[in-house]
Amino acid sequence: MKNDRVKVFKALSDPNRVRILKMVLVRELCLCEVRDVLGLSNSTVSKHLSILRDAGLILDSKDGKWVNFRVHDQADDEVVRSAIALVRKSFDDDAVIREDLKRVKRVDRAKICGV
Amino acid sequence: MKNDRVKVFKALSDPNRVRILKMVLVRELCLCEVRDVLGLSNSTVSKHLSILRDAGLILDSKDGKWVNFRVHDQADDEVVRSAIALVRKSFDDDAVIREDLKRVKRVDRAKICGV
DNA sequence: CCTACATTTCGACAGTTGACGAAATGACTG
DNA sequence: CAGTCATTTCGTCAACTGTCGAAATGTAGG
Repeated sequence: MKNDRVKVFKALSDPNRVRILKMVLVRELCLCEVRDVLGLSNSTVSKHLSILRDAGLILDSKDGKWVNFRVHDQADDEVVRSAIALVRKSFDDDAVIREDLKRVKRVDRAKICGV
Repeated sequence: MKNDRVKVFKALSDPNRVRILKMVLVRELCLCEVRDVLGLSNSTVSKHLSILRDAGLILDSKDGKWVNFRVHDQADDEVVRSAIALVRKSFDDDAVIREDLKRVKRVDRAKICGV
């Protein structure tokens, strides 16, 4: 069995990446906003985002100097769609996730980027 | 977010463990039978089984000198149940998985154990 | 084209993982 | 209780992972 077949599980096997996926399930976010909520370095967040993108779980699109990341809602892959559905309905009982989602609602890229 | 919350994804992030889960979805198996199909060492298979057990995906029960491993169908945890459902309906298009499942049907512990 | 700023890539480093064989454990059987 | 055989645990090793800061890339606006 190819390693690629479990890419989605690999992507979700890090707590910070599940946090990111939960966040982009609320709304589109740029790297800065994710970095602000997670409290990790730029490069680390960028890496996590690229792993999630590679697994097919999120999409990105450029908007000027920003890159917006959003959940890949219409994925072809059955495993990807089921995994997103699974994450969507789970983890809301987690204190860290709840705090993240609260902060996502308040966070404003104009204020927190460039810090 | 606690690392434990992603234990299920970690467990499924290795192809050999997905193979094992697919196999025990067919029927209860002992370590020998799994080892025979996967072609890995005893200790490696034992480790994989314990990771799957730790994640709540499989159960084991002693039967004489054998330990039987089976899927944990009535798990309390929502993530575990969804993940099992996901794996159950996926990966059947994979050549390695198909070969594994064929071998599981034929394998006989009386013949292959103690080799 | 120079500057500012968002993002990605690079190089380094500690910690984790998957693999093995060997030794230990546990359970039936003579 | 000694031997056999299924399984687990232990020690080791190479490969992979998550993290960082620094350097590189890309884009908008003066």
